[in-house]
Amino acid sequence: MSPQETVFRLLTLYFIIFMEYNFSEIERRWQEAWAKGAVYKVDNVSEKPHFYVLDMFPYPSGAGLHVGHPLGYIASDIYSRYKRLRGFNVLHPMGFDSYGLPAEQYAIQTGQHPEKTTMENIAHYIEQLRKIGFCYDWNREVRTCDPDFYRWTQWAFSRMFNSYFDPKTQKAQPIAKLIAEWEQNDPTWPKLSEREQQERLMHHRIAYLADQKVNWCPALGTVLANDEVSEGLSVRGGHPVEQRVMRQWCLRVSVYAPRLLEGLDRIDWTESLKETQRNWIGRSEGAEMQFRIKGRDDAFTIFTTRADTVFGVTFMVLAPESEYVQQIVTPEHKEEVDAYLNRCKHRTERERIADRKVTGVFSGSYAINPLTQAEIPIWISDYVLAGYGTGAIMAVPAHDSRDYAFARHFSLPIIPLIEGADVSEASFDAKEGKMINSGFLNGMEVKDAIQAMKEYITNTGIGRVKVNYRLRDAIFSRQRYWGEPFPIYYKNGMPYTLPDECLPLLLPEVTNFKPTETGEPPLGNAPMWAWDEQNRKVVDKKLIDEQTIFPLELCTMPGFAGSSAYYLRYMDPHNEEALVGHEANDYWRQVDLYLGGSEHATGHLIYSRFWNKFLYDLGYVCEDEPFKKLINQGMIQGRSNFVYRYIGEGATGNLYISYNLIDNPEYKDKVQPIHVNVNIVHNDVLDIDAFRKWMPEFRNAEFVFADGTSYDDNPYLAGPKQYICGWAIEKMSKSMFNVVNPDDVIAQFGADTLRLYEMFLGPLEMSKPWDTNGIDGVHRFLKKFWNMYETIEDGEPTPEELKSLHKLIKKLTWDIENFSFNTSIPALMIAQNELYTLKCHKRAILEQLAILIAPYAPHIAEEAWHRCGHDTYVVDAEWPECNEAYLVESVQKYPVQFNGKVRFTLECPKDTPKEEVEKLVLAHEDTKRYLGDMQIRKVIVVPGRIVNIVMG
RNA sequence: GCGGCAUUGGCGGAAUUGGUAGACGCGCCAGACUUAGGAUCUGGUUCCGAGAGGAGUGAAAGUUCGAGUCUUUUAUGCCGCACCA
Repeated sequence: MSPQETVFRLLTLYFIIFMEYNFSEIERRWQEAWAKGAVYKVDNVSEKPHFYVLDMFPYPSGAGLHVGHPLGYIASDIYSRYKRLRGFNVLHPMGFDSYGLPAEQYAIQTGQHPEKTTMENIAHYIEQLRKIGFCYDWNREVRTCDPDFYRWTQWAFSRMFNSYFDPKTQKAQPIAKLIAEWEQNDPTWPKLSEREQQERLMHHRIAYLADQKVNWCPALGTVLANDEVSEGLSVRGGHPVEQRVMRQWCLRVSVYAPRLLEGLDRIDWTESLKETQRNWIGRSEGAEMQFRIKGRDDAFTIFTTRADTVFGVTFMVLAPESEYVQQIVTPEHKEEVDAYLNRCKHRTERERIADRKVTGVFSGSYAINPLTQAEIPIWISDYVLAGYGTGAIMAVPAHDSRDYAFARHFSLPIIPLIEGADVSEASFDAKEGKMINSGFLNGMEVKDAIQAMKEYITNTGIGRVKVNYRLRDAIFSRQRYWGEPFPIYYKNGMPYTLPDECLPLLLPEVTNFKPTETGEPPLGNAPMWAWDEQNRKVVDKKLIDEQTIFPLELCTMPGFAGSSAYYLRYMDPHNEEALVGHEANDYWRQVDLYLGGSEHATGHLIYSRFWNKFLYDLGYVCEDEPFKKLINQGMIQGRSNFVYRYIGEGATGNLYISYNLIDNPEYKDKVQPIHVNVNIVHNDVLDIDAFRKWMPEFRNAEFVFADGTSYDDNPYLAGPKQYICGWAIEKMSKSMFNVVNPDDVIAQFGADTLRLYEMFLGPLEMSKPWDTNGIDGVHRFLKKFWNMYETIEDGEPTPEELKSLHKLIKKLTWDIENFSFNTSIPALMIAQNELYTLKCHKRAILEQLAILIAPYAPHIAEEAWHRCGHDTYVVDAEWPECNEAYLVESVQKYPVQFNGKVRFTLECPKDTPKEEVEKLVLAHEDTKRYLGDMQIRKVIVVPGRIVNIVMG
């Protein structure tokens, strides 16, 4: 190479580097500029219409973000940026759900304070999020473990403690109102002692203490909520969970069941999510009835949805936990019953679910069927649940499969009540047919019979119509350290709230995060943990005298406490007077769009609706539903890669066979798949060098390559030597080596590519595997997009250029409004291709294009916008309007079908009348050919669409 | 068992109101440039068939001039709930 040539080459190289799409430089530069210019800061005062876009805030785990987390964040970011371009004042905040078990368990294992690890994890998360280029207003960040935040969690709890639910108005009210009412109208009230009064109030408070059968997890040393337990194991950690009765704080969520159900009709959530909540709330309409006990004065109450079947009741069943059991058991049966109860008590929920054998025991007592006056035996069995209905049922074996199984097992009578129902093999559970054996109901349809019976029992006073809900109160105590302390102290064993002005009650320092030796929760280890009522401050617990200094609550609040109202705090995060100021709340009102995973359907999303309705009742917030529209993003699964170790004859354990060869006879069933780190595999081709360096055991790995050879000394001379990996879709997890970190993707391709690619993968709501195989295509698109801005020319755009642009405007506008982000990326690619073909470098087109891509790829858009000569930020531009005039075609193409099969395309001028189109088609030279010797029956012309010739 | 969602090329997916199924991207094939290619560019790529043509959206039936789209039945997968009276 001559010196001249060398210089020329270097210059060319320099030019290429200079002009090349240098994403890391562009992204770093604009991220800094946005931060410096406070570009994403949002004001609560604005002339603009408001819009609130919220992501479910993450728990900052030690593992950092993986590529699945940002999926929803990117979608909401696109929407936020679009709304801002559309002239809205957009609230788009982010924060951290930073109390929780993992940090505490890590603390127990390592002695590191959970606060320290939590803060480090948050810092890592922020750094990762920052690199993706989200338009969050970080000024509004909240952290649930921050005293300035949990002050309001404690405040809300105090409000719940000091409120009751008024059944008449179906609203929460200050408990002072109830006390005032009793003072006026209830002569027994003033006679009660302070303690008795407190006990009575406890039955009405929204936040109350009660002995509860709880899910106790010995391994975690804490109580878990129902949704934190799955199949008898803790969701976090998989430890066994058992039933135990403990005194716990509870939230009276169940009283809100009707409103939680009704509210679903007024919010724009997916049907599946609403259905899940309806299911969870579990409304059933039925009747409550009294069954007298033979030989006694009292009766017990049952709940049934099949009032029509009373004539077929042949026995009664009580739940083992029912309070009636001890009252009705006869001396002869006591021993047997006690043995059964004992067995039930020791069976964990898990065993009960796993074992479906019919079990039960006869109590010795009989009840009287209120309609037939027949004597029916009362049994006890654990297939009846204490927590649902009244814990007692009337059994109708002919028409309920569980009752049927029970009756069969214990040889109890079965009376069919519906004409033609065959109950010799199974019960007839369907609610249809004509009634028989049912006295005055005979001949009626089931539906009418239910109605008639309801009227009958109401009129005769043996029962009443009743709606029942499955939803139970939430247990709100956790025997943990890393959570919000309750603003509660105990005077004579009764709880009292700390004055609001004394909040936050700070989480005390402890040196040991485990339960105390006496089995108290970890806060029992805190020396400074007593309340001085007179001086209104936390003092050493040695000073407790039960006169002025009292013990503080030792439990902390559960994970869902901090996440139940965080969306309100973002509206007004620095307000020191209120959770959210009225002015800020009146402006933002509610979350307009909430994005998150469907796994929160029955936990967080029920609790925060409850919490919000409670605050609404007391007038603290102006909307009774927190989240107007909600979209679930799908999960991102992992895509694992495998290498295949040869284990056949003469195996050294060091030879790996390319995936395409493993079914060959010589290797079939002689290879063992081994997970390989997906980060050293590109398009399913293994990076040999990286593999050998990955782990010591692969250092001397040898290969049979895709072409069947093993020679790899110099791949350049021998042609491409590729080792192809196999693959499988699995959960994204460290052990499968398929975790992809967004930082790595950003380092290799840039944040804009990551954002585009995550959207390009498929519809937002669907789960899909993270498959890096397609990412090159998206990155190539951005490179080509970048090249269009190499030179920028002035001049009038041509009609073709305008058509491309406006087609894109129309498409993207529709896509974003309909959350169809995956289809936007192809639209952008098509526009880029068209404009490239047209060699378009016109400013008028390119600057609009920069705005259009801005929500999706904000960094490249910002750079492009500035290249077009602007010195404002692209987020402050205006979203372009589609001008339909540019999209009008001068010719109309008609696909012409013969009996529904497309044969040719007819071109005719736009707006050719229907009759004219028909004439043109019939005159077309090909028509005769396709018609053959058949007759035309009918010609259908859909203007602007299609022509179909029906022949026969 | 109940409820919800899904099923389209080798792969991810598109088809927005019932109107040319397979857009766009990956991969693959061929070519150009190149010392080289995990770079770039051009063309091709649903299947069967040399071709004309035929088949085709998990399966079966139906409505319709016309169905991936609507209806019914059914299979498979995913998610949620579950002795809920």
